[in-house]
Amino acid sequence: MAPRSPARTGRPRSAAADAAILEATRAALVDLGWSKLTLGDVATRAGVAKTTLYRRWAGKNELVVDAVAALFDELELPDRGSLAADVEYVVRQFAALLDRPEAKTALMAVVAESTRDEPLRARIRDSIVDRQKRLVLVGRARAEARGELPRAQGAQDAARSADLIFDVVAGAVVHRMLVSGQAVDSQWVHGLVALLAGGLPSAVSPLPSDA
Amino acid sequence: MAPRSPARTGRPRSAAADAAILEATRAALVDLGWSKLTLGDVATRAGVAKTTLYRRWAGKNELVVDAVAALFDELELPDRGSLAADVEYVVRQFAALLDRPEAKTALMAVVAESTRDEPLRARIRDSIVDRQKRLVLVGRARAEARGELPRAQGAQDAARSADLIFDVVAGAVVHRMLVSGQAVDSQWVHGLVALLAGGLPSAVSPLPSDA
DNA sequence: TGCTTTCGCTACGCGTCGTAGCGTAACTTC
DNA sequence: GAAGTTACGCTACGACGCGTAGCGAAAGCA
Repeated sequence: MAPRSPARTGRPRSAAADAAILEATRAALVDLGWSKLTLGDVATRAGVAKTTLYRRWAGKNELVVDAVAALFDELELPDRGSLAADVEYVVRQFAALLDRPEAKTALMAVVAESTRDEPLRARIRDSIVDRQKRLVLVGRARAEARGELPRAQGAQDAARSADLIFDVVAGAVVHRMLVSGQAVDSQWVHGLVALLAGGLPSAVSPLPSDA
Repeated sequence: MAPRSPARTGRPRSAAADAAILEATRAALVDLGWSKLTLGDVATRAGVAKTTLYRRWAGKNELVVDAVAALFDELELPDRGSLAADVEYVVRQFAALLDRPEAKTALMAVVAESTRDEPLRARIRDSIVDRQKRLVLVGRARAEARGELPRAQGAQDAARSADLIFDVVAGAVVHRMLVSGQAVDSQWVHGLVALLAGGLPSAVSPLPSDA
């Protein structure tokens, strides 16, 4: 690969500045939220000149995507023993991430912007969405190995069903927290797991396990 | 009630101006998108003074919510004969709504803003979210009457499961279209309906009805 | 005929944007 | 070590949208 073929001489860009800018962006998101965040303020917080910031990012959208994408590095899916437990784990993990004020205010905003900016959409997909979708693939492979789910017939069907599951699970969590504005508590998570396991009838009448 | 007790004399506000402003807002959303929309431009398009606009709406957020909320007036749920058909109908209807450029760019943006603005969240809930949720209640009541779903035991459980279903269905559609950026086509809708009917196993291995 | 409120218009201070220009710092190559 | 190249900090700038104030005129009530 040739990721850095142009410009191999001269003073290199400061990696410390990159880290400081992204950290300052997250801090500014917490303090000000998306709409009141200004690049001048971020530059001041990071201790760099505003021009330095503009040399590396085209604008607010790209900067915030990169700043928030780092939060998704910690996503993982250890084997919890069953499909239901795996689903519950990943849902709680995603909910905890969305509970952070910097993620809450930024994610929806950049997605909204991406509806009119195809390169931005691609950036979000590469650095955020695909990283989440990987967890679905891992969980589904495990469930197949356990015999909890039938093996997909063909790579195309496998990809389609994975996309569907991803949109349903991630979409439900996002909608619950940001649109309905309610907490992802145990009761809700168990209801969602029941729905995924057995469909609507299972969700409407949950097992009478808890009083 | 006393909705208009203050100010009952003097020149009344022009209802035509209200309609023109909201229509101009939707047109501006189509042309410019959320981020580049300016109130001055909306005022010019509507043929009113900028000050008139500010006398009626506190800012961009509130104006856009009202402008987009009107799109949700046409939502309805005729009896399609079965739970699956009702779900498919409402999903397609919501997807068609989200396909409009003015809705696409505005809905996510105002939801993002609402994470740091509680009154705005309440306005969104009253004028948009609750209007969607009503369809879920209608569809569930019909399914119960048909015997497709067990009757909810207690009003609290009924409300909880309705909220869950709403977040799953609406969240899935929104996530599919705006985050994954893919179309809500027949294949996807049928997969979602299968998942809601029978859970993940049904979604992974769809009925071999189509070649 | 007054009284009250809204309307269109103009003008303003404020803050952010994104860029240009400069001198300096850091690193590579010869 | 010297020359060349690129990044950096700093300052300054025009452009633009924001949200408000003040005015005279218009439209409806008493």
